[in-house]
Amino acid sequence: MTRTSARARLLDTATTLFYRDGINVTGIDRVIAGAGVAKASLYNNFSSKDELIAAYLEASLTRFLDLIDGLDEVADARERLARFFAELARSASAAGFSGCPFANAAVEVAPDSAAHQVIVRFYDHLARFFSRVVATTPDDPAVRQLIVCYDGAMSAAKILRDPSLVTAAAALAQRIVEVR
Amino acid sequence: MTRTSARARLLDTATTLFYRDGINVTGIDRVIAGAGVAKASLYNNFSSKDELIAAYLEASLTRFLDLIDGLDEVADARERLARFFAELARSASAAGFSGCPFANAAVEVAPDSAAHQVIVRFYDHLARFFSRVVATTPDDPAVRQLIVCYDGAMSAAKILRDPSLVTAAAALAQRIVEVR
DNA sequence: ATCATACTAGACAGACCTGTATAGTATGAA
DNA sequence: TTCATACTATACAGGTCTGTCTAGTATGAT
Repeated sequence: MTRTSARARLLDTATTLFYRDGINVTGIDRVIAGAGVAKASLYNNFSSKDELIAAYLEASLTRFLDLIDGLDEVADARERLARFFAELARSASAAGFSGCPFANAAVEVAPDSAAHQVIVRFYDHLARFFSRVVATTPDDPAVRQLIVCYDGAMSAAKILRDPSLVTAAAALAQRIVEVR
Repeated sequence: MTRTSARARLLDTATTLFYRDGINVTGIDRVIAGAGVAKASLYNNFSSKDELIAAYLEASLTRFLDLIDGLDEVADARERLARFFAELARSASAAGFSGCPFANAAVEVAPDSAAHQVIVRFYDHLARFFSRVVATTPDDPAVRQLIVCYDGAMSAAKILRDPSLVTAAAALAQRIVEVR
């Protein structure tokens, strides 16, 4: 009798370790030890480490989509953007913040891997969210600038361990939607 | 008689491979093979791989400082910023572009490593450069926003393989210095 | 009661990793 | 000529990596 499925615990541990320590320095053995699971259980649920990485990113993408789905309820565009960046600022201030899991993973995985396709899909959703906010097409310069704000905020806040970079980016993002 | 010193060739190869493929997936053996150098020569010049990584970042930092030293000659602030981002756009369009070497390395190296200290120093220089541009202190919100522009531009342009993100960021950066 | 399913435990192969050690070569200065 | 310096070449130790394999256990449905 397992409290939760081996697969769920593996994904949970992989999420913690891949995000916190990095993907390449986190060995399979540490994941299965953290999950309290046998190695065979990992390879019964995932065909390879690459697939586990892709599943980790897929789960992260699902959580992100849940966030923006909730935000799309908000009618006012500026308010929607403000709440989005407020959520980023909140997570950047939380213990264990380590930047954007997709941007981080992009440094570590091969450009042609399954994982990288999930990363690209994330940016596609991000662009579409921003394009709804500014009510234009995803290839509008304003959307690109908002992506720059997101990415820069997460990256810089992580490296310099300074959540105020997110609030600075939030103010910048507001300026993009205001002056249009 | 060596054409160039073993140390120089090692640093050169490490720069190419660490930047292009990533730090953790690039083994020592591939570096010495690329440099055409014996393993002992590596460990005569660098005490460990960590030190080679730090030296790689140090060399990258030196090149960056050369760039902004040249830009500081330019009197007009907007022109200086424009040239800075033009240079980023140029490199983002060049073959082999892979984002900011410091931001990339920050994902792969330990937060307490010698390499990470070089990364922090890079951001310090970046902040000081921007603070000279906008003629304020490095902790001014405008400086933070410019850092966000830099980081976001490099990260997003790399992941999405789209140099136009840099030009979008450049326009955004110009807006920061204009409206003050 | 039988039997598929999902799991645990752990040995193992084969590759790759960093770093050390040994032995020999070329150069250039004193 | 002697000798330090810098280098090449390569074997090796000890570890870690991913992934496979064998063997055994618990559960729950039929």
